[in-house]
Amino acid sequence: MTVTPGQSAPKTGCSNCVMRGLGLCTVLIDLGWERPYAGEQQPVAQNKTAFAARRTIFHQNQTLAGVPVICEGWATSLMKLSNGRRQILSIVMPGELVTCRLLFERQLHLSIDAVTRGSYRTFDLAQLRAAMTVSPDIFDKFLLSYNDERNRADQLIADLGRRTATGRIARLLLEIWGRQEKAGKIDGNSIEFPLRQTHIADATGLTTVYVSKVINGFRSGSLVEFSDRSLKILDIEKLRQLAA
Amino acid sequence: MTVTPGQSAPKTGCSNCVMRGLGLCTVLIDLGWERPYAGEQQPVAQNKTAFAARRTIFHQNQTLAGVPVICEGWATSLMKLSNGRRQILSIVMPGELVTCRLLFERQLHLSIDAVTRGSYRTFDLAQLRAAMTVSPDIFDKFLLSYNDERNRADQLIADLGRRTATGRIARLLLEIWGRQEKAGKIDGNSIEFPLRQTHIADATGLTTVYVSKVINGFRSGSLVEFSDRSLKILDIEKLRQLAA
DNA sequence: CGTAAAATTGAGCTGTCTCAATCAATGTGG
DNA sequence: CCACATTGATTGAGACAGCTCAATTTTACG
Repeated sequence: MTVTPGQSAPKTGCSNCVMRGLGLCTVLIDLGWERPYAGEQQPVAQNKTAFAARRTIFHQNQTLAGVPVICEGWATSLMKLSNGRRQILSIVMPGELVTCRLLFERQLHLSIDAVTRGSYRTFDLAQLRAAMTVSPDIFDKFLLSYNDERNRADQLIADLGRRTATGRIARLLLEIWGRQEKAGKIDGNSIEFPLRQTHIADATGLTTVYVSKVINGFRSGSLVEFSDRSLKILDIEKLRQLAA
Repeated sequence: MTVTPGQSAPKTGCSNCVMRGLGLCTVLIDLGWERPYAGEQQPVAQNKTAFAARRTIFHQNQTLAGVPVICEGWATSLMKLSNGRRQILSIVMPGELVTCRLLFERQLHLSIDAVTRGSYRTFDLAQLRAAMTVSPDIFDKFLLSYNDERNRADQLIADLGRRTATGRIARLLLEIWGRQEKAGKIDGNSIEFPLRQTHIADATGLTTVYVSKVINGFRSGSLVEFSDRSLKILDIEKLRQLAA
């Protein structure tokens, strides 16, 4: 049996999707794969766990009972090295799995740190896997997400290994821009951007001091503008050139 | 139906494993998951395609008909950037899938370059996926491999972002050492090591010139010894310290 | 409104790169 | 099986991207 969420049953939301019996409708909604029925209530925040800004939500090497999805707020997945340094592996935006790896493994090999305040919900691994077994489409969606994640990781490797500070930062901004765009979250020519320079530094393998200098370069070149936790890209072409 | 290759049918090799009908026995053998039956012939080299050293085997953005497994020889998966630089994402050793991503996606987003001469065999994606559907164990093995790959990618990100040249190189040597160890391929205290300094440079995001200097440092500190495409680790403890 | 977190700025330093030349090894064709 | 051609390794001198340290200012938030 094949179900295409948001296609075969667009009118009724998840109410008659195959996942219903599994209690997984909310997964799809939280993951942004299924819009709630127009007349329906937004899924209640029950089960949701709130987290404060800048807290570590899950610790490196922790074994998790389920698969967490960030519902609101931004987070990062990062590695904390023995030398005390930290490297951000990915930015986790609302509606995303913390790592797709957790679909196939219970142990977290990295740390999840909150950027902003927010909330997450944890889904049962067995149920998710059952869902994948039942519906090839669900399965494919998860695998696509996994491949996506992997793609970004590979990009990041190339960036860190072979690109200059300017290029790395430009690419980070563009990556986030692109993801927001894909999610239809562009407002005029600006997006929500709650990352602080510390995060940019940890994501690009640079120092906060140097990040500040590069970004001020961008600003004085009228490429970007930051204000109130949002980012406006003024000259996306030039930024793309720097990111090339 | 559950089959555990190499456990439930260890005596007969793959001859009565569930994959037989699918013609996939050789996959398991080539992947090192199944030993051929003692009395059996080694799987014939038919279907194998040879490649020369230093050649690009598959090109970035190529769409592949199947999933290639390296049978003999070493290769690298790498990204070639627009600025002409190259970054190695992973070292592919004999018996490994070129990338697990290809299990779920036909397009190659990176380039596969040979290190040594060798050969590969390509498996049909549909068949592999059928195999995964039939046997949860096969499925799990592939997913474990995928997670493994992912793990190394994450490590690499942390290395490139937050570790010094010495640390990166030490870790690369130890990673390869560890993988050979796992495969039971340690001979005395040395392993096969066909990588040239160019590869080490491209894998660690450094310059060949600097790699040479660091490695000579290791040599004069009596940590390692290179000879005839093999690596001997003389002081693994000290090397681990450098890699910390 | 006060305190903690974040950003900025400047001066000086260093790990790694570039360039360039030389030497060693490896492979190839005759 | 040798000689040449290619690829890889080494070495040194100089340059610079990005770092450290440290002080100051600005912003965020309970």
